[in-house]
Amino acid sequence: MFSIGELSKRTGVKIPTIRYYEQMGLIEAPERSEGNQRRYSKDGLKRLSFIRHSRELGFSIDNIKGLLELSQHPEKPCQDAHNMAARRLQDVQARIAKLQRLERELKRISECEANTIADCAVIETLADHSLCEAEH
Amino acid sequence: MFSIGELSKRTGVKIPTIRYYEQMGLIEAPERSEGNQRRYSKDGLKRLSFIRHSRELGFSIDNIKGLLELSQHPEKPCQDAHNMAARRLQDVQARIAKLQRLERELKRISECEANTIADCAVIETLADHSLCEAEH
DNA sequence: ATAATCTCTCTAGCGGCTATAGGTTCAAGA
DNA sequence: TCTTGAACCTATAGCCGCTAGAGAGATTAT
Repeated sequence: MFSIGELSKRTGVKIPTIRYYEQMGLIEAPERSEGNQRRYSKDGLKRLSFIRHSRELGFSIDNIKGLLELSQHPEKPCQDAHNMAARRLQDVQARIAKLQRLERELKRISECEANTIADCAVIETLADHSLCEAEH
Repeated sequence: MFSIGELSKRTGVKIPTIRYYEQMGLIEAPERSEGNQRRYSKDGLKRLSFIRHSRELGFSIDNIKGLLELSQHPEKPCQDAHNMAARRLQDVQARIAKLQRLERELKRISECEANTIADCAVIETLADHSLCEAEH
């Protein structure tokens, strides 16, 4: 049995965030001390770790609800979990591609060695999209 | 002189977003028609295009305020603009790196060919961070 | 007993929009 | 000129995933 502060330290999830997850229904309301403070068990710790790791991988709160649901039913098929991971992967790959286009663009305009705004490629490019080398 | 709808079409910025930018002080309040509707000039168009392009490159509203400020003073040195672009580039690169770590992780766990949750690498990995190959 | 530190609930704020409601204005056709 | 329908107006609330603050109560160590 540990306090919310303990749980926070052990999982790296901030206290208000834990309460927020409770509100969102990701973790169930834990037992309370006589003075109404939250008291968590090992199970609570496991569940929060699961959530934290899922968030790190970028799953949404809603996704995580589903994944937690699934994890409670070990006998069921795991197609759903695979689909979620696959969609997540696609999303991540799309974002990487987009950021790489930005990176190229930013690199290009950062090479400017002008001294005044009038000649500065940064400002000039921002003002005129047609100066970009590619779509982004 | 064109309406907000026209401006929206020409820049690809949605109407409520244009009004939002006005509220945020990114674009100045334009003239109005007799019936109180916004009427924009070519200047307004230029400015909004600048903003849109900057947003596409990921600059924050605050950054953009600064960049717009700079763009109004062609005679001034452009060190500030360079710094902003450089910081933005760093940020983008950091995000790419992070997403690439996620990508590797998601790929790895997506390779699971189990049929039930009990054996599923997706769920298992989420539940146990120590199964990850690297930090992320 | 007291002080220091947690913890409680409730509410509001962040960024960058987006959506909705309920009303007004504009432009084109009859 | 009148009518219709699209476009526009303001104001307010909601989205996500937290985070911060106020003001009060609980717990722990000395």
